[in-house]
Amino acid sequence: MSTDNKSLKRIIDFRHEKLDAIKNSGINPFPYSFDRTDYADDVIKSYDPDSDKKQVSIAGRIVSMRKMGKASFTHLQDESGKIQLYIKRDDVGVDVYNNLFKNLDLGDIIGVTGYVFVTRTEEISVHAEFLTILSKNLRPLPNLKEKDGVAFNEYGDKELRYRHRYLDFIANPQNKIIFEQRATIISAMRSVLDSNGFLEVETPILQQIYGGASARPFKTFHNTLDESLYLRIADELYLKKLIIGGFEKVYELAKNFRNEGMDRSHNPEYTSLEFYQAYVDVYYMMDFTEMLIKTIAQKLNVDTVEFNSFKISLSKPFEKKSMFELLNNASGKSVDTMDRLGLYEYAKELKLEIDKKMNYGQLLDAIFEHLVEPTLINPTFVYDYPKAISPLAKGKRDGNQDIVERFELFIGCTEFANAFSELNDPIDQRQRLESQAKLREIGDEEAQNVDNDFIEAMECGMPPTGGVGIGVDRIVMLLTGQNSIKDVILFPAMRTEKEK
RNA sequence: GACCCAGUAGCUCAGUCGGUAGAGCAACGGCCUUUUAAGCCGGCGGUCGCAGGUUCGAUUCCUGCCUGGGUCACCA
Repeated sequence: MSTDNKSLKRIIDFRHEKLDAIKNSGINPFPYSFDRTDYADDVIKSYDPDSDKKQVSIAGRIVSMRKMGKASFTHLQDESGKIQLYIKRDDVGVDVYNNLFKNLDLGDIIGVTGYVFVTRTEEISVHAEFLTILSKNLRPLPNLKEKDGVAFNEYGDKELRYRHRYLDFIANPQNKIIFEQRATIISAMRSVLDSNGFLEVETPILQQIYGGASARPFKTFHNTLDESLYLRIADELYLKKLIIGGFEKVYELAKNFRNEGMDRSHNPEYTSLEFYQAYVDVYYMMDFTEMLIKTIAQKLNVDTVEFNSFKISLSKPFEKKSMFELLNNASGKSVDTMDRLGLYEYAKELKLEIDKKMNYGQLLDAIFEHLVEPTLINPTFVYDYPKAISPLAKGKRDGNQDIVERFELFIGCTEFANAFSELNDPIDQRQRLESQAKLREIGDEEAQNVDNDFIEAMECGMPPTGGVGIGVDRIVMLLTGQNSIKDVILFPAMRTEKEK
């Protein structure tokens, strides 16, 4: 009963034999460095027919091989791109050609020194004069055959690409661009915040009481403390403690962890940007958020994006609409005058999945999601949210008991940001969290906890504050035109692969 | 969590209206000193995702499960 893959095992065996052959000829197949001075792409771009035979030294992975007995062509791939090598026995030496080159495989990493020339078929190439191995490949790579940048056997299986991301980047180097852009986006976020006087901070990921959002957590255990800890679902409460402590502008690029469903816009660990500023309100933050997103888009030279099959302009002014204005328009009814029972009846009329326990805010939210969200294609700040679903936001300044100062930013029918005029009245805050706790008691697993530490901090005096949370992965999706969060996360969460 | 689709060689795929499978690439041997999806010749490589059921016989039909993708629900 053998579960060996004979074909694969045989290929690997041959590679080991070649590795041994290289070692036996006195060459270290895994040396320590190589004096690389040139990149493939630069060599091609800077080629000058008048200064033929320019000396270059390049290093990279062998991605194609055409052996013709005593001379061969291969393509070398480095970070910048690909370049063809011409390796002639009489020029690299009979020993190197027979003992080293003949034992090289697709996927090996080599270093080459030689001169630039143009082949008969007019491809700028490097004529090798010195060849060395830098690392041996022992496992076959995906099929890398391509012509004019188009793969013939595309390595496109998503499961394989995500599980073996390195193979994805070797076979589909263009996919690296998304992650270069991701880095640019995050760097631009930092740059905007830093230059506006925000301090970047780091707050605990392991927390005794999780809070700051409505979500189910991951639970873990600390042996020495002998207590259960949670992986944070948000960093909000800690950042507010810093505002209380006198840091007036803070931000954190935080990995959050939520024990919920996974789909094309949710990964169990994801990156959020939260920033808080003392003495401003949610409306100030609205303008700041718009500026932040537009600045990032400009940095990427993105003006119009295609997202969720919508074409969206990011340079025009973002719209600002109140939730009720949108609801009344979409429904043709006066949703703003409905009470809880009225909303309940209307939700039933719309055939929404609701249950009798839902409060005013939850019903309003359900109706909003159904009627309005699908219409929010152009960037739109939606403000005036129900208090019942916003336990950390300050009540509206006009005295309306059911509404808080909060906005969410929607682009392409997807939520990108969530912000409040932060609640800074500790008495009100305790009541709000206590009513959340009651929801937990009747089975709402996502309702928030009473965090006495947080309330105690607020009792020491918290300035009026504006706070914003932005889904970084989603921003990357938007700006790079990706429709799956897995395509903007290097190593997305996957179920453990069964033993084969 | 619900529904739909997919899983065949290392990779990309075909195929079998039920009689245990083919191709290209890769890999292996041979020829080839400007090729480029190099070419030519030769020989390999698979318990057809897993487990049951029906059947004389299952990779194919049925059921369950696993993994992934997609849609929906919840959330960011």
